[in-house]
Amino acid sequence: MTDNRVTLRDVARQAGVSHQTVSRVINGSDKVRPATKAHVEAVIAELDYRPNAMARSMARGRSGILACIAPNLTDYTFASIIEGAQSAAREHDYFLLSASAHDEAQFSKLVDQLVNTRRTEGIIVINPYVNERYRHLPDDVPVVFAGARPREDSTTSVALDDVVVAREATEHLLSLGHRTIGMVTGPMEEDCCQDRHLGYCQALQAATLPVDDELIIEGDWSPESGYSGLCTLLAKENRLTALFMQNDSMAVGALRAARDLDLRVPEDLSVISVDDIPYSSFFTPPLTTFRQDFEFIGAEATRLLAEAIENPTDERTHLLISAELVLRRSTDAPPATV
Amino acid sequence: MTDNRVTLRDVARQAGVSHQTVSRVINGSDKVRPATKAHVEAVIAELDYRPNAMARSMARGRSGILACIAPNLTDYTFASIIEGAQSAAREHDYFLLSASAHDEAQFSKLVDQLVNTRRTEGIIVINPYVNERYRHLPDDVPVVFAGARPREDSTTSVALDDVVVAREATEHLLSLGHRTIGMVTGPMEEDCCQDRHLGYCQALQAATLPVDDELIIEGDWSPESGYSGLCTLLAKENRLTALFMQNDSMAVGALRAARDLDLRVPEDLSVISVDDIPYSSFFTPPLTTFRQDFEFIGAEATRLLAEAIENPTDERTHLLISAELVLRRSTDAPPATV
DNA sequence: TTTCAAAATGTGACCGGTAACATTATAGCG
DNA sequence: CGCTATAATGTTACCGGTCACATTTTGAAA
Repeated sequence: MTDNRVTLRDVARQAGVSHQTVSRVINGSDKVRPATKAHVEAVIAELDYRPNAMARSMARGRSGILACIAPNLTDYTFASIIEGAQSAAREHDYFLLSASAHDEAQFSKLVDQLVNTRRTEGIIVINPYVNERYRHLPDDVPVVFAGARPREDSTTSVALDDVVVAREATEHLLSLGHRTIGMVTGPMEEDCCQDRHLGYCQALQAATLPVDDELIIEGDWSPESGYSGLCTLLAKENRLTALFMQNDSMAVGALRAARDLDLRVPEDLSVISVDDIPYSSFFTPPLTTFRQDFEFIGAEATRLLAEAIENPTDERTHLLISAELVLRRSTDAPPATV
Repeated sequence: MTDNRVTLRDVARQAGVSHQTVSRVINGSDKVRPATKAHVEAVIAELDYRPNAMARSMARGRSGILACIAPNLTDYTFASIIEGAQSAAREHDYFLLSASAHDEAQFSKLVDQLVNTRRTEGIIVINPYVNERYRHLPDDVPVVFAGARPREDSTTSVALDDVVVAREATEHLLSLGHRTIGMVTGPMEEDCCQDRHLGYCQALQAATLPVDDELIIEGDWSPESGYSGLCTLLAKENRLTALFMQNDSMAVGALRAARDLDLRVPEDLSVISVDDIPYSSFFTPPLTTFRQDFEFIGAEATRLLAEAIENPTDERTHLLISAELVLRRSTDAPPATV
């Protein structure tokens, strides 16, 4: 508890050199004579000296801290992105502060604190279009969107290639022989939902099938909305044999609805979705889904952020990540008679 | 991007007072004449001045940063604790750095960086007894365990009251009429598993039933271990009518095993567990379980940590949190004939 | 009024590093 | 062997706050 921390000047004194020489050594610097360097390093080891990050930040004017803001930290998809971002940050010699903001006001306050007070050097934003968050982005610090592409190319981003994934999911159902394929989307204010919508339409059109708006329901990512989504669809269209759910969570709700309605999955109804959340192989039936590599998305976001910090430019990169089909039990050919 | 940040001395100059007076004002200080204070505040607002946290940290010798270390950030139980800890930290004027360490070496390196370099003021440790982490705890900074009680009273902690919860779970099964109740534990190196084991035994003994070691299997928290746990149990004891799983994850595995073995839950076999993870009401059948308030645990951990920082003492608090039974569909009376 | 303690404000140093520049040591060369 | 270019090291100021103490106001009692 006694704060007898060794400082750079203590090392200098003990080594009989100037503090600047020690500074050079700890920064793996340019021109220090090998002998001096070795000597200083020995003293550093002897005194167990660690440079003080705060002082260094102060002097350099760089905090060495990145931040990641999500609506919450508990959602598996967010948490995985943060996990990836966080470990990548350490590899890039940063620390990552992760914080959750429930609403627009909290978000804006958080950004202000992070940027103006804590002097965070860059920010990763998950879900930037939820409750108008994007309006409160800082303009004096680099920002990267993780898991969402920006409107208008204004922000660097790393996201799933939603169009392609949705197309592939729909094609998978088509290839099994389905012709009446419903979809439950996430909140359409989020661009990824629009992209997945687009991919779904593209696949249908490529198969010269009409896009029927009656077969498309807007959900909110929750299992409950998946449940009610399927109920609504079936009330409108009883020839439905397959369902593309825009995420696993809603798919889980649809699975439950199907069971409650005495529909067997996959015999009567096929269900496919996107994410591959932890228990997706433990639902009944195990879910066929496209696995997103969230940690990779997070790690790439950090990488792009670090690049933007050390080499500011007007260029904005947009990385699209692909997803891998995980075939389980929730999809099959449509029933023979329909 | 232009770093024309306003400093405390800029404010002082503009307000025609000394820098120290501004410092007093921003610290909501003791003795500043109301008129002066108002004037300085006006200038602060006018210039949009924000104190620089790094400089403040430097001068005060306090970083204003807490850290939380978990095996990973994606596990729901860990993530929820972190969520609670993080928002509580902000309320206490700290920021929380959350970091994951997969193994002992990473953990020890992380602690060293956090404490010696970043000057983190306190650390919350989740799962301190996994791969010997507790051996690498810092001794010059307060530590709080979240979700685990310490051995030997040496560390402040906030954790579920495992003994009581396990007893109540077992009692619930007993009250439904079950007499042959199996248990799958988590890794027995973790104290909470031993405590849940104890609670289970207490309940049986209170009902004057013998504790049969054949009915107890050690798992590793994973659904797979729950699956194999149930299989092993049934191979040994076919009169089994109920199962206490030490967490939901393993319970989910057991549910799957039961289905594969053509056992109906709850008609043939009742299953109860602990946690209430996000989709526990969406498994088949919906899981009866004890809900842990993880965010509360995290928030309390932060509170205790903040207290320990501002008022160092040799006293160690140990908070025990209770869990709430969530009755769903996986438990019922045992089959009539057995 | 004068006097003096208390309240309000100002001054200079300091936290522990880094940046920029000054100085000294080393070595290559005529 | 002296001279200079360059490498190595040292000096001083500074980052933006806070701390401890000095100084100036203020106002209530004498």
